[in-house]
Amino acid sequence: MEMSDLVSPKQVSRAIGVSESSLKRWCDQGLLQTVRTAGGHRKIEISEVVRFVRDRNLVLRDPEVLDLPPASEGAELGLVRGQSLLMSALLAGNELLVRQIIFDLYLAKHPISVICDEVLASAFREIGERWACKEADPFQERRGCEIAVRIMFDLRRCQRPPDSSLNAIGGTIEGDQYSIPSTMAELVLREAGWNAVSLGTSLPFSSLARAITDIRPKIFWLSVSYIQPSIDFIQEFAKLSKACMDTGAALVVGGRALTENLRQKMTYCAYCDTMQHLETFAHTHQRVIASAAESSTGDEGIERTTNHSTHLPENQP
Amino acid sequence: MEMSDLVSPKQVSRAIGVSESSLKRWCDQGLLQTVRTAGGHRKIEISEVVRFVRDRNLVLRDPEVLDLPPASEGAELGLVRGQSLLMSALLAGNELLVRQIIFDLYLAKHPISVICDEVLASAFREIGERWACKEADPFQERRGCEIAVRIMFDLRRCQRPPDSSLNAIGGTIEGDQYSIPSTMAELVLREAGWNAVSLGTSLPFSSLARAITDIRPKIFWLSVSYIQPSIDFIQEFAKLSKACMDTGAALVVGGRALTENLRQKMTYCAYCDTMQHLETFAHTHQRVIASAAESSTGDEGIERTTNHSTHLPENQP
DNA sequence: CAAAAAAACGTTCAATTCGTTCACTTGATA
DNA sequence: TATCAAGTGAACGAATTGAACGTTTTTTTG
Repeated sequence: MEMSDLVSPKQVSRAIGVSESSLKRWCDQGLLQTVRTAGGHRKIEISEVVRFVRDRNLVLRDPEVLDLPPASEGAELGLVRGQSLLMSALLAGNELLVRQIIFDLYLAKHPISVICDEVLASAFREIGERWACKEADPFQERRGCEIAVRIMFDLRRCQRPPDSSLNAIGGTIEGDQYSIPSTMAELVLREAGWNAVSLGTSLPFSSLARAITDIRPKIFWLSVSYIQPSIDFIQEFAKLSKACMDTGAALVVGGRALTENLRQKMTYCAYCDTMQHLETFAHTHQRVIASAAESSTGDEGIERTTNHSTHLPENQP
Repeated sequence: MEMSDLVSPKQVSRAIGVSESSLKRWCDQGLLQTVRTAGGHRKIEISEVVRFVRDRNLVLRDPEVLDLPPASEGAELGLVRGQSLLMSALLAGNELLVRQIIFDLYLAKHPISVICDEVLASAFREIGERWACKEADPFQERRGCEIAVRIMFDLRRCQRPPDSSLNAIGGTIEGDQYSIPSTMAELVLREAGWNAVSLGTSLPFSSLARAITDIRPKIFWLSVSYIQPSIDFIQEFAKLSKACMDTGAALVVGGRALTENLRQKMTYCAYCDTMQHLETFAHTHQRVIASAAESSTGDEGIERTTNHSTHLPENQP
């Protein structure tokens, strides 16, 4: 019945493998956020433990006390086998197993961007292939998406609260219903310290432009997994590009629907079809902004050259 | 359905995740103001519970919201003002405030179905109206949906793990991208003890039928907020109906796209356009199954008459 | 309306946790 | 080498917690 699963310092100390005294000291030093019962007993949220473990490069020796995955198995099997395990778990709709695998990799200090690219996206790509071969049903893929989005929400709440001054927003265009890439982008940007908020899927271009001028983010991302044949993408995109130029937002695009042919006609700040690319861009752009703020001669110029390239890890029903 | 402002210590203890003993002790120490019945039973006012929770920072540790006057107000003034507060929070994209409001209502022991109907759905209906009047932008509505779905996931994990024998699945049809009603249905059914899993949105009829025969749920729900003009809904729906008949699944339908004209041509087990209707159906159907199992003469018959009716609380972009 | 079922009472008791103190290890410095 | 600062783990009595129990009140049911 507990919304936020709370555990005692003793449980955490056993899970991490340190003495209870040390753990209580860390709590009192503020390294771990705690809540107190009316009688003064400390209670620690599991997500806080996860955050702490990851920050401090610790290992969960006995994760079972926290209802977390047995690190012994998962942490070692790494990304490759994690991907195949994950795919079958997603196909079977086994949310618990999916959560275990993902958290396991997350606790093993793998960056979120890598988990997104090489495990989650990879698993969904393979599911898409199976679906093409009639070996998987659409409902399995959809159910898997629901599960994946939930896990990403769980990961999100393990992150430290973002710096509110670095706003980033994004979403998908009209007719593109695939929410996973945009949710991933939100997660990755938050991991990089941005206050990223996904606006959702299937938004009209006019509304996206409106959001840019209203919210005035430093980064705007656009995930394009599908383009409706009926719309003039290039023309509509140009409006977005202009809105970003006017407000000084960095326009980041990605998605498997953006063919090279299409990209040549677009103006943007960066093309990332991998979450790892997005992450590096987020970090560098952060530094760009910081140094621009330093030299207070308001140089609003944003480089418009960056252009990573690889394949896009998505499938579109 | 007790709509009282007073709750018992046991309820409160379960809500905040401590033992009943501790809670009674705190009451006797004066940390929680209580009133007594003639027979000596403690009764605690809802507002007192919310105050206590917020003072102690027990549930929902949110570092930024330590002092949040609007929310503490919101808890007491119940559903009606909760709805208007919620709407502005959703429009502003203030996820923390939304979470506060919803959880205050949840702590106040309002059933999830009521929160869904009279607060969430109601707020979105009003947002839809504002949008029609050009007072709200689509991106605000979408961002609000994202937030709402996240909160519903949070609520979901507060619930006790469901009885795995009572399976229920559901989703939306091809072209219907509105996920909130289906997510609500999942939440409400889980609250009623069902092992409900939403398959997601925009699923082809064939895939829905496949899911029914594969998973063999006891309940199958279908949320219909939008029907593509290009498909023959009645004919396709008949296949779903048959699949449910064959497998003994109770077919529950809802959604504002189901006009009376349409419904007359459909065969289903129950029509619910309100989550409260769905909840009562879930409970009664649970009893039906239990009694059917008792009289082991496998009576697979399912009544096909139930037919609640009101308006459907959804908006479709 | 009375009987049965469910929920809450008050109490007791073992287990857990608190805060504090203290001995020990480690690494840098005089 | 001796010394100091800092972090760790163990131990202690005092306090808190959660579960058990039999009894009483409230609610449900026939």
